Amino acid sequence: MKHKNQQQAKVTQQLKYLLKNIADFDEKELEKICSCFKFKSIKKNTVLLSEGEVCTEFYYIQKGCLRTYFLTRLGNEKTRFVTFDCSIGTALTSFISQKPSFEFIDVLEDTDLFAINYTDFYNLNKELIHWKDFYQRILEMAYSFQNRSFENLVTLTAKQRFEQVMNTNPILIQRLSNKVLASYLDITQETLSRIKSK
Amino acid sequence: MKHKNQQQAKVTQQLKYLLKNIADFDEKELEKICSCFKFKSIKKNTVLLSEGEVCTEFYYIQKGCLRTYFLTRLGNEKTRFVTFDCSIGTALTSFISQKPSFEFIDVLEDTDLFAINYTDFYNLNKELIHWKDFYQRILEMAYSFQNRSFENLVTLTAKQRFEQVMNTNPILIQRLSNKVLASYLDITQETLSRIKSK
DNA sequence: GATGTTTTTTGATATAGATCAATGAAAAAG
DNA sequence: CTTTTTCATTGATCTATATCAAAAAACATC
Repeated sequence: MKHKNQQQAKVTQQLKYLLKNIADFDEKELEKICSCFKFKSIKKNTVLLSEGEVCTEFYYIQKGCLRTYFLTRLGNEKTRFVTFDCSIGTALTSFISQKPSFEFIDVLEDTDLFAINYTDFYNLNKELIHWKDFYQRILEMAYSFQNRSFENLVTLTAKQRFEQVMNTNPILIQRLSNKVLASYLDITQETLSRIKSK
Repeated sequence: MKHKNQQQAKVTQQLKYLLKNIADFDEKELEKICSCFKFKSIKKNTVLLSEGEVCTEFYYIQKGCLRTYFLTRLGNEKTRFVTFDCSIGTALTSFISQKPSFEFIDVLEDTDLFAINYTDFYNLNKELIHWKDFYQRILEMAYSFQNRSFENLVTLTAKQRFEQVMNTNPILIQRLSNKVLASYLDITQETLSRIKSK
């Protein structure tokens, strides 16, 4: 147990570091915020959120990998967002609205993460002005990222999208299965396989 | 001139109404905010923002129509967002980052609008907690809208996307040219014409 | 209100990437 | 370790939508 506590303390330091990088928190605020985050260790292939459920948690991933995706009518997965070590994520649309999600969240590698629930998140938003700044920054980044993804999807060919990820975010190619990478690039596995083999 | 002032006063009322609907402003705050918005009357087909320019304004459209779009490598327009009467808009990615925009903004009908510049917007964000709430709400809505658009694009056929707009936002079909509507649906004019004729 | 410009319609053809199918490789389960 | 399931590769074919082209309609301009 002592070992585990030490480990969590270290992770809390990393979380504080991330928070401080995004907004101007003081130590007291950081303590308060960290006390809202609960540690969870989750096995590979666990589904954290299914379609139709309300997303009530916001995650800081200490180590591992988490993705959001949705299904088409034909049952094809479309991966929207992948988060690795020392980063944050959730199914934002459902988290914002507290309505049933059309997106899934699953865990692609054994993952250690910290979760804050919606109520605590919302209370921090009422109580701490710096949390408002933090959340504002998160929303701005999420919007801009999505805007860029959309542009890439409609302006680039499958091959160009692959090369774009290769150049800007090669970790996706290294750590994701072809199946997941293909769904992130909005192409089939077969097409990805053909692109890679050239 | 008196006539014009009366008109502007009326529009200010509408702007206040919109603001109050989004965040919990008091009358004093509304006055302060409205004093930052400058009235502009803009002729159809004016380009408000070109690719490469930094977007420094955020708009409330009183009457008329404004859209954001970008160009593909081949010079095809891709419309991302259309705003009509009594609503707000800007090229959000560039406005957020204050970096050169890849999106254009143009005016599709003779338009009366109110503009607030980035500096004033940012100062309000520092000074008024309710403005933070307002901006947070805007970002949440913009993210969720974009998320939904993306889902529609990758899960629906051209025809289904047309029908979806027909059912949820028919004003787009009524007020936009086929050319613009096609670029909003991410199809060619020819394809839209064929869809409509069935 | 005639003339040039831009949009819309319709048809013929092309193509990127999907789907289907079959085989081999890897990972998970027992 | 062996079996089963899932994933990756390769080839053949298909399809939704783009592109090209040319006429008709609508709009803007002199």
